[in-house]
Amino acid sequence: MHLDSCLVSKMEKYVALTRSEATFLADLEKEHWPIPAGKTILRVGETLRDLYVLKSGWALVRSRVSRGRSQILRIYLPGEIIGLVELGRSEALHSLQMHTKGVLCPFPRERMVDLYNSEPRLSALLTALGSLEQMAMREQIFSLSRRSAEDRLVEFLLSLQDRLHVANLAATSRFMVPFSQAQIGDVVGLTPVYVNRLLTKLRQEGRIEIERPYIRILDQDGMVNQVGFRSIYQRVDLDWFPSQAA
Amino acid sequence: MHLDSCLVSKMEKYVALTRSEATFLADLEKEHWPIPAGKTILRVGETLRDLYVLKSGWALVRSRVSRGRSQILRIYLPGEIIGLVELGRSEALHSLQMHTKGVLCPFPRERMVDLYNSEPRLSALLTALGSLEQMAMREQIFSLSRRSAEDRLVEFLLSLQDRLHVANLAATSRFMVPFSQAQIGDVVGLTPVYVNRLLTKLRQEGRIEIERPYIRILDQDGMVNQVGFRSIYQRVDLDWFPSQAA
DNA sequence: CGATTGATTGAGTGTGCTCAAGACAGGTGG
DNA sequence: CCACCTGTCTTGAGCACACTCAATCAATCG
Repeated sequence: MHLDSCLVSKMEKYVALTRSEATFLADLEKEHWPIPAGKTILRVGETLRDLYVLKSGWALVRSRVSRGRSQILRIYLPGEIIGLVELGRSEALHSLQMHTKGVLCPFPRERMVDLYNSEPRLSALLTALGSLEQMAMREQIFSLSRRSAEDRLVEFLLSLQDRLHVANLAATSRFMVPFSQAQIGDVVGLTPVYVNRLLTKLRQEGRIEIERPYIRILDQDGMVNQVGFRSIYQRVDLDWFPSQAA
Repeated sequence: MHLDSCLVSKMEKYVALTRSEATFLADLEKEHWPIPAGKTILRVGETLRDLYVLKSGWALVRSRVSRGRSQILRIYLPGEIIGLVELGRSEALHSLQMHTKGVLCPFPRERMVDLYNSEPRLSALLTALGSLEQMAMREQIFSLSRRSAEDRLVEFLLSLQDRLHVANLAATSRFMVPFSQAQIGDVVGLTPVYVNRLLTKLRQEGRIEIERPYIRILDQDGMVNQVGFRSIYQRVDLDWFPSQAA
């Protein structure tokens, strides 16, 4: 199966798709919509009419501002579906914007109806992937409330590296972190000043190497050990759902 | 439709169920399994073979301990399905325990296959409810990283009240909070001592009333305003999924 | 009854924040 | 080519919110 669909290739990493399933997914990427960096897709209170496949570029979900800063709640990478979380409510609680320039492939909510009606196994796969996200969010909640600032920063680097790895976007220990230090602070819940102090400290200790916008992790084992990092997105267990003949 | 099923009555609050859907859900509660308070259902690393309908009592998801305390990641109330988040992975990342005594109704994972195969609209409803949970978790992430301790505590009280309201478990402004102050700290990410100081402060300011295990909110408007609280679980928008004839 | 668990209060501390100033790079217009 | 932006990184000094440690009190239970 070799369709030009980042969604299909992402899903195929998790399970073998039937012909029908693959064409259904590939079909979602029919329409292409190039977006400039920084463009806001959805504001708080608005309705997200369509869903999107993020074909290229990075997208961000942000909270409203509080004490002068907003929180980055979710980083979307190429191959992911945007808008699933907004399915349950018509007014958005959080805003959505492109972080880099990229391409969105919009498809109407009604396609989800078709999905549930005709592709039960794909529906279950989406649910299972959603459950992985919830696990990741639980880890983030744990991290924010129980970890030191340094541990939070280390975990951010490790989990971003891990996600880029799964998405085939990181070669080895070096990967792209297209964020200013202030934005990193918006992810891990720290001030720009303190992010800088911690990054400087990690660099001086020889644990990371910074060549913007790239970061290389030099002390992988030590860092994994320090925060007890566990990869979440590496694979999904869908063994409880019997695979169907094509 | 009046079956003795807390799951059905919960779902009926969101959408009108067909006969087939209601019986499917009610069927999940066939088996009853009474559990004592404090009993651990699932340990980190173990596999959750069955899913459960929580028929009565409260259940908790906890993280591993860090710096002497663990984080409460999720509070399950009667009528909710336990184990959906664990569907995507065989080894649990977080532990699960009964907080009060209660009754679990176990059903095997394979019933989820039947659900997806024969009840597409119910599957979509579960997905939509899962999306509400993700919204709530995003709010919690925002809360933990950007709010003051007092605001976090206030938001915890408001959101618990709101959830109990939706579940018909809170009459008015007074509702049950069956947690020690240390456990409240485990939810909002504070130490027991500081939870005590804040609760005392709120009480002295005449904004809440404490009669363990109940709390009454006296300054509802002020508190809602203080943290910008927005109810998440009041309703679900499933208008994009056409209702089927029974 | 002690024993245990939870609430309460005091005193002192530290992690991460605030405020502020300066360095540096890239981009723009004159 | 320079002057002048603006955004980002960097570093210093001081501060405060929430934590730690500790002791006392109240309530429940075996």
